Amino acid sequence: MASRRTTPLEIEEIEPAACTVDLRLQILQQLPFFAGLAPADIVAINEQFRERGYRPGETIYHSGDAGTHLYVVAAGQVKLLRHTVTGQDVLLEILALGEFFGSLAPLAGDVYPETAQAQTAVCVLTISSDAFRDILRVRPAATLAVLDLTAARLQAAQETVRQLSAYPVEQRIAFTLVKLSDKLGQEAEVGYLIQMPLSREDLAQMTGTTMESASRVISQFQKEGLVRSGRQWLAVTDRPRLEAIAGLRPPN
Amino acid sequence: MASRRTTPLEIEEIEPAACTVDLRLQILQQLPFFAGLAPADIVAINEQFRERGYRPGETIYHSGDAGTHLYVVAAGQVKLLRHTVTGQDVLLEILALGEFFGSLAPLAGDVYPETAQAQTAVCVLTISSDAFRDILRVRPAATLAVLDLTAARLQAAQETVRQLSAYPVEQRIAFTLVKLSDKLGQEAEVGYLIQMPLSREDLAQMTGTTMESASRVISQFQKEGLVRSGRQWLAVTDRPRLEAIAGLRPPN
DNA sequence: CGCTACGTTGATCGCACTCAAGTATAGTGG
DNA sequence: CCACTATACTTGAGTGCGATCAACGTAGCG
Repeated sequence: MASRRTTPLEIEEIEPAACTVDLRLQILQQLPFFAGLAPADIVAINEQFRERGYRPGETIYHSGDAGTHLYVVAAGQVKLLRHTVTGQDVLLEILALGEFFGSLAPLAGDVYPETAQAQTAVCVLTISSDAFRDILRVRPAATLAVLDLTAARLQAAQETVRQLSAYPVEQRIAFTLVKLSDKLGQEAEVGYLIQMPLSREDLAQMTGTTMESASRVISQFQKEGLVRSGRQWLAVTDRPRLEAIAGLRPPN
Repeated sequence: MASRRTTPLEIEEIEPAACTVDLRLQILQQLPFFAGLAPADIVAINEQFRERGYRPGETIYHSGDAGTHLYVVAAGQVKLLRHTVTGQDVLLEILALGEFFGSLAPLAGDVYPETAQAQTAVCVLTISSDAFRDILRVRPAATLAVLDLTAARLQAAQETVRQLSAYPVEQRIAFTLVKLSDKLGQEAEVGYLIQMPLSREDLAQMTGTTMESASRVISQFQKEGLVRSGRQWLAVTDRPRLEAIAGLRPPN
């Protein structure tokens, strides 16, 4: 009676074609920081990038590796993690199409402070940090755009600091779910589905708690009809109330 | 037998002369992002800045105010705070000479997400965000320098996220003390003194804990000879062991 | 169809928060 | 110069949120 697959996620197959040269051009010119550049300019920049594919769970670079390259997500999702001495991981960000990560800094001897790992099948475009800086040096508008994106991420990180400092687990998870559904959500039969494999462990690492606590909170949310969830997936079904718990709107 | 004042801090008087035009020029040309500019350029930029003084505890801008200006610390220290619905404040950063804060973004309708407050007597240089962006737009090297500073602050914020997610209060306080002594420490009779009024409350707000817990940890550290401390001041006396507790070196 | 990884739920424990009372410091005014 | 007061700090007792430890379900793949 039940179908073989119950996951509502659309699982993308790894298509080697996803990183063709043609598609690279299209992606690059749609990047927030290269928008508005002349087509010839884009072509020249494109030649400096190389593409690479990763399978789900594969490590793109590891915390402590020499930080020599900058990456742009061309397909799939990438997660950035910091490790702790106790083996616990902290999930800092999940990056989707068009977002960059890696090293901007040219300082020799610098290392990546975080690990980048493919959350799904992933295709990235990569360039050496030096080459990227050379591109920016003669394109002030692009540099300003990168600055704006970095400043926005700083704000987001500081918001996370506030939440970890002051709010209980339930509220932090509600907040994270709202933000994830903004970024990756799409209408589906089960509700507003977060289009990404998302485990209780992932959620725990994003909110500074344990898998067990995350599971209890999600179970509670589900009982109250705020979300629907299964193995590695979650859909928001009552966003207003979730926002209220997250502190994003008055409880009403 | 005891002297009238026991505070080892050098308390700076508010000198209105601290923000004279001459000194402004000197400060501006030493800024990381204006370093290397021609003197005439600096003079032109200087004219776009206005100076302002604040008394200790005074608010420079409040979270939620329209974010129209960028600020540079010319004297004293400024703290950036986020508030919570429960009245608890979270201290994100303490800024010293030459560091910037406020709004880089030009987006109309944007507001400051944090409050900026004078920790000591403070002098700041201020410029409209638009004017600052105009300066950057024609000086790519300066824009890159601002980007590097912002990226470094993002890394620091993400490190704080990791600590709040995974480490106990004692370790977070030890880490914060090490970083503060790096930034503001100077040799003194009592040890390596953090040259800034620093209350237990400040420390608690920096590390996501309560005043009482911070007090207990500092008392413990003092008993073990790691620090010396009094009302609103603290000096590091055993940095290696403090670093070990902070997780910055093997326990040995 | 069985194996593996993910998820759930229960019981217990402990770190840090809360509430509370008391002490010490450093300005202030007499 | 010293009592007075405000504010910072300390310390104790009790509590609770969330971590830990443990056992058991269950989905999905090979």
